[in-house]
Amino acid sequence: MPLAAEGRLPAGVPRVVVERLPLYLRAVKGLLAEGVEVVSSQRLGEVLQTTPAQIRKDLSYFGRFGKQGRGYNVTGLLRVLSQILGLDRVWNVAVVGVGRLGRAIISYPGFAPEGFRIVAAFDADPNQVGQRVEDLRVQPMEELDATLRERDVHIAIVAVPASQAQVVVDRLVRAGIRGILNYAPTHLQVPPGVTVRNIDPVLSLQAMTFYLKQGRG
Amino acid sequence: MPLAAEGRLPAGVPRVVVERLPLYLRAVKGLLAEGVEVVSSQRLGEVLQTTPAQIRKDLSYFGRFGKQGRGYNVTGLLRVLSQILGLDRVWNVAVVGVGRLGRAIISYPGFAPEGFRIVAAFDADPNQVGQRVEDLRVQPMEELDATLRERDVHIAIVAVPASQAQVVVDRLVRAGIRGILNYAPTHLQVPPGVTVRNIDPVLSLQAMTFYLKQGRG
DNA sequence: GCTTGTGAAGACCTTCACAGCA
DNA sequence: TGCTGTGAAGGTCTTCACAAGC
Repeated sequence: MPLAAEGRLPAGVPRVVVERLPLYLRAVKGLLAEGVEVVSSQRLGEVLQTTPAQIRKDLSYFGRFGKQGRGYNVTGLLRVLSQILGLDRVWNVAVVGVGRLGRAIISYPGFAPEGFRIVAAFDADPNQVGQRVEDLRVQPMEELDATLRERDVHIAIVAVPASQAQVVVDRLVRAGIRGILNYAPTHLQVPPGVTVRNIDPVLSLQAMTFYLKQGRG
Repeated sequence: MPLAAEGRLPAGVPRVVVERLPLYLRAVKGLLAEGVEVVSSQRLGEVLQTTPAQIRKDLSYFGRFGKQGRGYNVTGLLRVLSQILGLDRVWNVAVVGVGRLGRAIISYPGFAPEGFRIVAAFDADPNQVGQRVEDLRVQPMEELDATLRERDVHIAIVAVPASQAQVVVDRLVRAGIRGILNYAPTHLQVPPGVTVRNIDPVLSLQAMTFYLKQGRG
């Protein structure tokens, strides 16, 4: 299996393809855990409920990782996908807002095994500052810039009320944050070069009810 | 403003359009709160950072809600969007899994104001059963079918470990659930007619790092 | 035999640009 | 004049189908 195109930035990769790569990675990890050593696009497609052609096409944007007549080496594919996604390293993450939601995020055990390490927590509320959440001390917003620099943080998780989200994000962007996972139910504006992803269960439910409504009368 | 096509099921509505309608609804609610009475697709596009043409096209799948030369009546658009999405009613929701995540979901104050009412909580763990979370009693899985029927529940939120998610979902589907909001980091299989939406912050972060990685070396 | 990688075809979605109307 | 609603054009993404290779 050839190496993934090192350092190359494949400009023409469709957004949707990038969205699917983490799903492929998760599936491949699962297969590896089952002891599977080689997987065809056919089989991967069954696991992921998608078409073999789509998987092959998606992977072909980055290189040629399979062997005709056999399929893909699971370990190799795992390594390649990690590398493409930039997951062959640890990413330090800061959480802003340590209310109920922020605390649940900090306590969520799913981040660390995937290489996302929460290394700082901030809150504007003086009553929260100084408290401990897991093994983090809640810091005041004044310490944001210095701490993000010191701890090499490039990703922030925003868990503040919607009304405060934009000012917090402006602050994070000025501090050099380049990726934001936004839990506040509001649309954020960021300059080019900063990536935002939103997590909003209400929006998900609202799109769902459209289809539920069709079902009956 | 004409009424939204009542009862009609617009078969040819693109998925992406349905995904955007909740965003439009949220923006329109915001405008209403600001006292805005009429809004053009131009202005809505600025608020949402999208094009006026896209908004007009999206809405045109469902009817003609605007007035030439003026724009859209905010109150009317709010009502129409609610109706299209099936949000002109209350939806009862059950939560399965009352670990840290499930409890955070039950305590999240964002659902009720949007018409999603959590009316039941279940857990397979006997130690959890009988406990109170907010004003709900945690029930054993044995009571699932009867309770969902009694309380007219059609949507479930799944907050169990990945390893148990599929069996829980099979159970929910058999009990007649038609919409599932899945927080477990795993791909779920459901029969046609059942809608699944996934909330997985790790997948979001993993797609994000692809772009962050491009930024520097 | 089986499976990849990929141009070409087709489906889907977005944007354009303007007729029609307030 | 200003803005909607919409066919048509343009762009993006998915699927097809097959040559190439194990």
